[in-house]
Amino acid sequence: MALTERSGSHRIAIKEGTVAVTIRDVARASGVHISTVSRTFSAPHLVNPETRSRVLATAEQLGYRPNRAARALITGRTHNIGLIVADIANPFFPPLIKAAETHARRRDYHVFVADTDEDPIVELDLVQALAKQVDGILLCSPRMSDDQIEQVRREVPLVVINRMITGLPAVVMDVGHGAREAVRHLLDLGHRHLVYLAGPRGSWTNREIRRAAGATTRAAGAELTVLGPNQPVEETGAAAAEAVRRTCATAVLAYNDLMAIGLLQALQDRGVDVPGQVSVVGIDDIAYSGLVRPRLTTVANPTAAAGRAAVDMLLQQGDDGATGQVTLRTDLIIRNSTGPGPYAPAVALNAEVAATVKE
Amino acid sequence: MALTERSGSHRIAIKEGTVAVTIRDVARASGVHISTVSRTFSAPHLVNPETRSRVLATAEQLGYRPNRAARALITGRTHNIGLIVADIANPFFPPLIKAAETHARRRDYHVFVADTDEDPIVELDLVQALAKQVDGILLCSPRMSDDQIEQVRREVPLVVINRMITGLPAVVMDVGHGAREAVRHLLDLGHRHLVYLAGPRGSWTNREIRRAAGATTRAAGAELTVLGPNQPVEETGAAAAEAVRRTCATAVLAYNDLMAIGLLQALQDRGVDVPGQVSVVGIDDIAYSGLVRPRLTTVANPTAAAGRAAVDMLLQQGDDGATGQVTLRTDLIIRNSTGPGPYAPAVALNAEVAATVKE
DNA sequence: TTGAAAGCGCTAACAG
DNA sequence: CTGTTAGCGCTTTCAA
Repeated sequence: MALTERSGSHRIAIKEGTVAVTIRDVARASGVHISTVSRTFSAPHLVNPETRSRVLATAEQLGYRPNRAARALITGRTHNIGLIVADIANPFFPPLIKAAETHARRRDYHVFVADTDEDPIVELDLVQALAKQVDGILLCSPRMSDDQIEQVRREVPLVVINRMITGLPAVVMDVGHGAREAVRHLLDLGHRHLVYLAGPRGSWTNREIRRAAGATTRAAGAELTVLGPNQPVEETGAAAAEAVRRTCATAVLAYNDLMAIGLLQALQDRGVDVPGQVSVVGIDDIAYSGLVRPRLTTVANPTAAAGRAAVDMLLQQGDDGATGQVTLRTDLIIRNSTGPGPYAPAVALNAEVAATVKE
Repeated sequence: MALTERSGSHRIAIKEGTVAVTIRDVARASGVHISTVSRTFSAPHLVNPETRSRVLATAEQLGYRPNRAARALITGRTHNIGLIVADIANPFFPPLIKAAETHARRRDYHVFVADTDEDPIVELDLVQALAKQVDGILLCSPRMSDDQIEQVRREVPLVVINRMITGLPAVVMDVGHGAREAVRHLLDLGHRHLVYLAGPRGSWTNREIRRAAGATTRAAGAELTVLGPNQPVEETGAAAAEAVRRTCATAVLAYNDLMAIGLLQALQDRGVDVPGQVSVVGIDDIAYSGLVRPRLTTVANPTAAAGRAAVDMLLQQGDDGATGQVTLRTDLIIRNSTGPGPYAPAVALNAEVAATVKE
């Protein structure tokens, strides 16, 4: 580590060819005490306007930026947050990550992003490793047990996304509503026997969808066959094509778009017309969904809004102790993978459906 | 901020109900001086094995974790890195982010991820804001000018991905090679008039592809029409369908998969058979590419490997001053969006091509 | 092998 | 409004 003599004090070239300019340099250059410089940045109203602008000018000129880590050491606020997701590459997450990061930055927070690879042990470890470096953590679709989450929340403020745990601040999407809408759409089209292509076992979302779909079908006197549980990936959707055909159902609601797309294409590959013979509905409205043919009818989950809401909740937690639970609306987006079923009420409805199709 | 009396010293409950256990607590509990605790974690070989295990035990029991920010203040190493991308939601980036994060964590580094939304001003600001908090920054497909990059590299170690700047450590993918392979594949199939559907103006990658495609077609005495520049999104690909048809070309190489997919489906929507009448090749091999029908023939870019390589380069930069430039191999993946052209050498080749098709 | 002391860059009382 | 002082949690000389 190279030492550089300068202005009578020694300073460390922290990284190859990189010199850090500190509050002391600014103080010296502008002829004030370091605390005045400090105030200029963290409590400007306590500083004489003239002094302030002079300090600001020299700071600007020297390229000074307050060291957040040093500041954090004394204030206890790092102005960082952690965002932990199961799989960054899963198309469901990037929009959420993007929205959360942008929103956080607008509020002057930086975001650590980490990927657990669906492993609860990694997840726990990550939360603890990040705890000291952040003001709070956003836990997306956690795989940890409720107990573990309860435990770590004592080490660091938490907001959970996509899971309900009593007493814990959470942001969830109203997938129950979405599932009901989807099922109703299929029933309206004249389908009387549906399949729910289920998601992974421990998923809160999966339970919600299943319950809503079950209740709605039952209320209409129609039939619902549940196929699963399944890993929520394209392959299992494709692999389910055979089983779906065997049920003789004419419409399928899938746990997520990835599975719906897998199914969609496996059906087409074996000569089944979608939506002519079988209608398919997904959930999430990931970017892929509008790209496949036929375009996928799906339930749009407001992932970006969820990211922003979670950031807001986390940052407010400090102010008051309020720990609400937010439920965001979901919406059915009708595209081209759903069509009339065997009991379709003929013309009138078809026209209406055609009119609401979103291109 | 609540104050809690404990063990004769006052400690701050930094966050609602959260107490931080410090090196001092461990020292007191295990009856040694704080510097011994410090050594136990940062220079274990300097500590008596017995003392060490005693300290470790109490630390474990108290749930002590060293505060990285405090450590950074004195060592100058934060053990954090920054990862700046143009758009997290662009399907090209998530695999890279995931790989970089995982790789960095394995080496005990945490990763700040930030999204510039394609804005060079935001990008510059972000680099400077992050500079003090990280040991280095990974700049993916930067939109800043070379001069700006040269300037900020003096504030923080940098590794650039997807751009070559002399004297700056960089990781790039050999898209020239990929483009050559793709064009040769099309020529072999009997196409004599190709289109290059170009990317954005300032892109280094775009220039490389264009040059390689141009040279290869010329050498074969075939024709290449360049359409562009274009924004690298699905919509512009779709919008180009008309122009592509007007050229009477029978094969298209697109700047990226998003554009290729847009084109593919716009062609099909207007009754043009792919690959029957027009062959389409993309670049990147994003996850979507295997999902569309026909599956997209494309050039696979090793984004995950690029992320890992960049992390390695960044972390090595500290050790020696080595600032290499790494070029990663790209590979042509033949799927179903390419087929025989008007000058196809009939049977023999078709059989061979059929055999190499990747399902 | 351990302790004492200084100090990283900064903020936060408290005087003046 | 500004300077003085103490100290956040930790590492790192220097002595013992």
